[in-house]
Amino acid sequence: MRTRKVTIRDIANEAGVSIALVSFVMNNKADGKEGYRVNKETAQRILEVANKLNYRPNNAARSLRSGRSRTIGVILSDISNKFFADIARCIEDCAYNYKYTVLFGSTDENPQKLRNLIEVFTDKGVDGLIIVPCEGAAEMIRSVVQQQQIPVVLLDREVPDVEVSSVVLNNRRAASSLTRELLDRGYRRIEMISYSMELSNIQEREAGYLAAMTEAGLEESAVIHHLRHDRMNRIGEAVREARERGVEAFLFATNSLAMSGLTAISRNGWRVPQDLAIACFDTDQMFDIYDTTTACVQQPIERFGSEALELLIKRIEAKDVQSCTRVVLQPEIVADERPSAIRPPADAVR
Amino acid sequence: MRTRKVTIRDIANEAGVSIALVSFVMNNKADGKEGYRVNKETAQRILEVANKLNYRPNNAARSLRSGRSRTIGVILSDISNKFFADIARCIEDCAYNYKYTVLFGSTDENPQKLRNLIEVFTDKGVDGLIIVPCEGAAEMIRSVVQQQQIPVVLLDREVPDVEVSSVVLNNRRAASSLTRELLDRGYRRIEMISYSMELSNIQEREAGYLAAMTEAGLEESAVIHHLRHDRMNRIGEAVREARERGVEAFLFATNSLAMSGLTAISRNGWRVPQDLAIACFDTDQMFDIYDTTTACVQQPIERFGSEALELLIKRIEAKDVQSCTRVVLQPEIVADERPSAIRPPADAVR
DNA sequence: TGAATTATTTAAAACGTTTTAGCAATTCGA
DNA sequence: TCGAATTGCTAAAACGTTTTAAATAATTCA
Repeated sequence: MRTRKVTIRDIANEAGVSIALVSFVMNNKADGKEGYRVNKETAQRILEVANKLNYRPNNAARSLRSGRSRTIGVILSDISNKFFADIARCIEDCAYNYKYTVLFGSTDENPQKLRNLIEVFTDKGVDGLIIVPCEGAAEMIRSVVQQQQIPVVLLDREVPDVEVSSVVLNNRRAASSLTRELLDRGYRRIEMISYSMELSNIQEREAGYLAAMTEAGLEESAVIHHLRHDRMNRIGEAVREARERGVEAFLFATNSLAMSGLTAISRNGWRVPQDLAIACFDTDQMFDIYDTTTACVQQPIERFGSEALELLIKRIEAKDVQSCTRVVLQPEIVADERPSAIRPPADAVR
Repeated sequence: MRTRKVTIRDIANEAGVSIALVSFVMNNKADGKEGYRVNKETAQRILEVANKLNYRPNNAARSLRSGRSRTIGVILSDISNKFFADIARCIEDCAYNYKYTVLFGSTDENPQKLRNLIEVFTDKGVDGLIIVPCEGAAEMIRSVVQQQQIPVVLLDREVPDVEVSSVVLNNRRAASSLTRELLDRGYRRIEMISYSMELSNIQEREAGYLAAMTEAGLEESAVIHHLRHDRMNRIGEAVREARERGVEAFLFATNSLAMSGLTAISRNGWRVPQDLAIACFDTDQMFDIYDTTTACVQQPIERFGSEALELLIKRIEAKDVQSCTRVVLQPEIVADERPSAIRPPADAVR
């Protein structure tokens, strides 16, 4: 026997007041700050009645009337990827503290999917969006920001020529530090394995690598392998070919490249770090177990999430249109030890 | 200059019809099946006008009036855990095809968080819930199902004495197959590393292990290590102690246990499979690279997601209260090869 | 004391849909 | 040819809030 939902009208009747008063009290607007005033005792009584009846406000009605949903949309590359999953988790937790709920979506680096997600989420009436832009996203982002006027924060990557806030790693510095770390250990023939993509983070990482190599006077031996970004990329061949040319160390532009690269290395019977050194972005429990990496960048994942969320909420709740903020997070280089021991294992039973 | 949102009233005016007609057409109810009839040409005209004005329905108004939100809630242990992230991803994709959007939440196996999430999601007006129940969830699930009358599908684990649909692995069979796989290879001293938890999946896995050992006449040498489920669990000690007693193989009850176990094994300088054999649940790219597992269970992750979602939607959209369905997925044992090669790498740039 | 303030409270109008009930006009069946 | 059925459409009532504008009650001021 499903009982009809309790509404503010029920509370108003029970407490002998008008629904407006109930609304004021429910929204903590009874303090007089916004021009509304409610008698202390009345407010108390209303709260008690609401509690007694176990009142739960109707969100649909609320957003219909107010135009705000207390929901934000988060568009990532792929929620099943560890890096993004960690960020998603962090955003989820932060949002909870601000009483916002979050919708997640994955683009698979496909601009068409991004377009869909933006549409679905704005149709759902999100108050703002956190977006990891894929290639070809610039135009859409511009349209959302300028025409639809929806607050947006970019994450992990940026797009040129759009006035929008963002939270990114100092990718250039991270890559050059990693390269220097390898150079400091005496490796000279260092090659980078990267994707052929124009994403800002990739571009910056390549630039950082080149800068460090140049600084060391090794620009002519710098090599960047640009792999296609799909599951057909021939990373195995790239690794083998480079090794046969006598490469001493690899710098992997992303974590997934490092994983596949390590697989390729292992299948060829080469050992790390005895035969080859590697440096990469993000840590993984795998690296921990076998002590394979020479150096890696530890990205401040929690800050990616919390900064982006706070930037967004500040923007949503600000009355005046404020200027954009660009948050650049500093990389932490972890070398010569078991990196992922720093991050405790997750809580889930798996 | 933000332009006011286009409503069905605008369309009605422009097309010279009533808003009701627009509504019928927009909901594809114009086919007469439900008693509504609209002239073909009129319908066409309405669609054209809607298109011209770039009409987007207002979800808040829609759910307020209809009581349905086309949103479902998915409550997992931890979205940043690979297994759940994969499932989340699959649910996201399936839901999109049904034009539903999904809210995700993580419990961290904490019943209080589960309670919060159920509250937040039902307040948001979800049409149904997919839940991975943690310990102590039974009472809450019962209340949601029976009192709030919200469609629920349980995932990965079940709870006793509640009439509710579920999608689970045949955990008992999976565990016994894994154990038999080890027995077939001649290992006798096989011990299981598990959590001290009353979750149905864990219980079943333990039962499967015991059954296989008993069947082989080895019940007296069967040992189950029950670790505390937190980051202070002393898996390193358990592994070392067992090894010193001459254990030949470990069966890990979960993937995270296998990862930590392998770390412990590696730190002690033992090699797999030369010194020790291991079998576990779920694969991981890590296992792939170093060829460490002797056997593992490949869970049909896509089916977990898709079956759960379809069950839920069927339930949501059925007018009549139908009986509960229990879907038991069959495990696939992967042995003697590189298991994760089966799953292609993800698409995200990482 | 009466006017001016200030403190409470309320009626009613949105917000944008869905859906019920029913009205005309047309077609049908005999 | 006349009632009955069918077709095409509409007016209006929800749905549960927020918020405006204004009414009423209590207090202060001079």
